[in-house]
Amino acid sequence: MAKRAYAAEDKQRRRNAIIQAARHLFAAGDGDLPAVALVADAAGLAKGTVYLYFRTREAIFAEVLLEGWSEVLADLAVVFATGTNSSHQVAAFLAGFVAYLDRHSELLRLDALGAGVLERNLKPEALRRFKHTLVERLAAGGAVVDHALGLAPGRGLRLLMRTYALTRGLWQSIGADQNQDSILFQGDFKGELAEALAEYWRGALAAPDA
Amino acid sequence: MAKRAYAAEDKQRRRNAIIQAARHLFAAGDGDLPAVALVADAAGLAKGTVYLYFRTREAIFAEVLLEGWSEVLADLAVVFATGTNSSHQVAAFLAGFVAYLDRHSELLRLDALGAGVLERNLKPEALRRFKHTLVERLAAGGAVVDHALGLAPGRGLRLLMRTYALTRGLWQSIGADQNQDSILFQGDFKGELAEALAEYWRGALAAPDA
Amino acid sequence: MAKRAYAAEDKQRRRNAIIQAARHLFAAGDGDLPAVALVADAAGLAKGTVYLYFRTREAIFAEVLLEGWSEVLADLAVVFATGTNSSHQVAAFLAGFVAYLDRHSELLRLDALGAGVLERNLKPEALRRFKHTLVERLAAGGAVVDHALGLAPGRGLRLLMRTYALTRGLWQSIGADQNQDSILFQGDFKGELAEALAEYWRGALAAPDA
Amino acid sequence: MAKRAYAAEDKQRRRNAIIQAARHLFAAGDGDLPAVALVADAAGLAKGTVYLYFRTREAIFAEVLLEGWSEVLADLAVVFATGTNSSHQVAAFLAGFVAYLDRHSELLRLDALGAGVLERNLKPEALRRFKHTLVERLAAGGAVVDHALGLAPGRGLRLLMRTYALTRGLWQSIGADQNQDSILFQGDFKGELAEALAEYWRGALAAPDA
DNA sequence: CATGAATGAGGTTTCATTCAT
DNA sequence: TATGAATGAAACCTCATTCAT
Repeated sequence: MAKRAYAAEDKQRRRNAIIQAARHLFAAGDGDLPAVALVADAAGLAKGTVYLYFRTREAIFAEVLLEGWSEVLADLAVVFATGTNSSHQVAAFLAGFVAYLDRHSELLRLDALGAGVLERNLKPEALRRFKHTLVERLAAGGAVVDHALGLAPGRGLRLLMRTYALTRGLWQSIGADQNQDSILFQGDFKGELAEALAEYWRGALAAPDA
Repeated sequence: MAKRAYAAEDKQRRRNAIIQAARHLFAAGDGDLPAVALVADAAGLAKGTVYLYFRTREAIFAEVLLEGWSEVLADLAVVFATGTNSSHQVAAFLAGFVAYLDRHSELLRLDALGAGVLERNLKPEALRRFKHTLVERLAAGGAVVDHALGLAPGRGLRLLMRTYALTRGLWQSIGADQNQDSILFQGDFKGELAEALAEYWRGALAAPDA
Repeated sequence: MAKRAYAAEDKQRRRNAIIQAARHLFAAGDGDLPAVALVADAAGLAKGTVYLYFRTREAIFAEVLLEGWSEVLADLAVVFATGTNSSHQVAAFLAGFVAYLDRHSELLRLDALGAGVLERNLKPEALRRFKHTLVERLAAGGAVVDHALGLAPGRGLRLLMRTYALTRGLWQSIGADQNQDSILFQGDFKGELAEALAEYWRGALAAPDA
Repeated sequence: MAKRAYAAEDKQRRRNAIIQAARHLFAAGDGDLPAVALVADAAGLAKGTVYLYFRTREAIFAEVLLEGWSEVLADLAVVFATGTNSSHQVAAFLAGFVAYLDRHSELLRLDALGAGVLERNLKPEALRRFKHTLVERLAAGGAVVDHALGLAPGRGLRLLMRTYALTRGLWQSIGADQNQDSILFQGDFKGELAEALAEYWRGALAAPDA
């Protein structure tokens, strides 16, 4: 029996342990959401204990996603706080973004599942909370962008949302491919993504309504 | 017992009946892939018969998707064959694209499922065939674009692929939302999509490496 | 794989095989409803196959109950058709009734479960059907009684219903006891039941409103 | 944290609070035994505390039942101590009995559960104790009846036991029915019970061996 | 070709009970 | 005594797919 987490702080730690266990299992796995029993094992807990911290299996993985995307966005502030040349900042952000995802392809794999699985198995209210939190973090990042590039308020959020959309869409179209014999891309998801994002941001910042 | 389809033509007709039944059921349904028994019923066939025409349930819906996206792409040729002003052609294409999807949201709903479900339950070879066919059709459309806009060969395909990616990503992020109380978009998926695509194409066509 | 039951007659046979398997398992068991997997095994079928014949586990056992009580009631007609002396007929019926239940205590055990379990796990509509069928058979028996004893129509049904009620209530109160060290009855459920029923019928038939 | 109950009297009070909470929750509920967590909450205690007073959940509800039936029996003494006319006394007792149950249908609902659930989940020893206590109280009532009606010792106990049996059996057969569209009783459980009990007592008291 | 009966894997979640604090 | 965190058993039913008829 695992040590009991009475203090709020201990509970938070335990909650995190579950999330990390889930993330690692998913990263190592075959693409399905790992069974709760496995997550519990990996976290050194009993199955039932996991359900003290998360209402459903999907809730665990929603948290994994949230954490992943938040991590990406955290770099934003650093990048845009540095230097003053807009196009350099954007380029640096995109480079970092692409590199992060290249290192953490499990995030995109999980995100792709999310579209179909999380959305369908999360209780509506939990789904709402998840989306709300994600938008909130995007909005925070958007504000940084707004400020750095001198955009109208809310504009940065849209840029980031569309960056996110293009990324996940591209991954599902070509990145998820195990068999990199595609006539098109030969597995170079990273390069494709970089190019597509560069094009999008160029267009967005050149826009008359930008 | 349904009449037996001996002639190749009859078989094709029956195959189509199944696809249409599946499409309608999905459009009317709650977002899950309809059970094979339902599709069979709706097509006036027995469950086993469906499996004479499709190896798996997912194969049916892959076909539905293929048909949908092909339909969108078919407009391409018409639009780009008309008029000579590039930016007008692009605008017209995008307008048509967005309008089509607005009329056929089931296509995007199914596409979103596809990301998670089809990819996981289609036999690898069937998945390959599906993607290959889709790319083929995108490539055909891309060739039209290349020619109309005087782009380097293969460039149009990329534009279309990214258009597709941005579209599906955006749908998953904001379009699928039932609860349009989002602080962001208030349910205006159509407008969002139009704006995002316009930005992307502007950037792509302005690109030095375009 | 079990032979396939195409003909309606074969299906009925298979359905019966399931019911019998369930009955025997319950009779031999510890008092819980056997798992469907066990019933299926005992019937030489796969789990899923059982669900082609019954919508829920409880539906199987409702049928077992129905069959048991119907069997008891079937004797009625024979007994009341024989002889002309009312009190002898009644005595003979009660004796047969008690003897049957003594031989088939699993029926009372299952009935006692039924009160709590079936009623709670059967889908409402199935529950209604079950009760309706049971009353129907009681009513048929009641008509026989009415005729034999010259009672007002519907009176026999009431007598039988109360006989049933007294029987199940008595079983639950004293018959179910494994530990027959009761200060009261020392395990003589049979005798207790016989006496109680005799008292009830005597009172009912002596009633001014009989 | 609830105040600690050191004195025996305080403990008894707390024990009672739990029983009352359980009774009210059951009466208000949907027919299932309320979860221990709910009972604890309603009693203003933590889950674990409840287990200081009762070994199992079922033990709580066994106590609720005991209390209910004891209450009914308590009227006995009053009724049979009053007046001298036997048949009036019996009629008065039965009228009071039926009326009490009509006011407290939760008692019969719980009793019906008891048949299946309590008997199966109470530890054998607790079950024995429960039954023993119940019989004890019935016996006390029986003695009153014996004396008032001049019956042989132990006869009153039997009458009460069978009254109890007929009552619970009848409830399970017709009283529990939500859908009072039965062809038989149209929801008049009270009337049915009164009539059945009158018949039984008439027969029992008329019996040659009474 | 068409049918539909048979198969069987698959995994979540609840909640009574225990026991460390 | 009181608390509440941790445990883990338990079994249902669906439905995609197969294959005997």
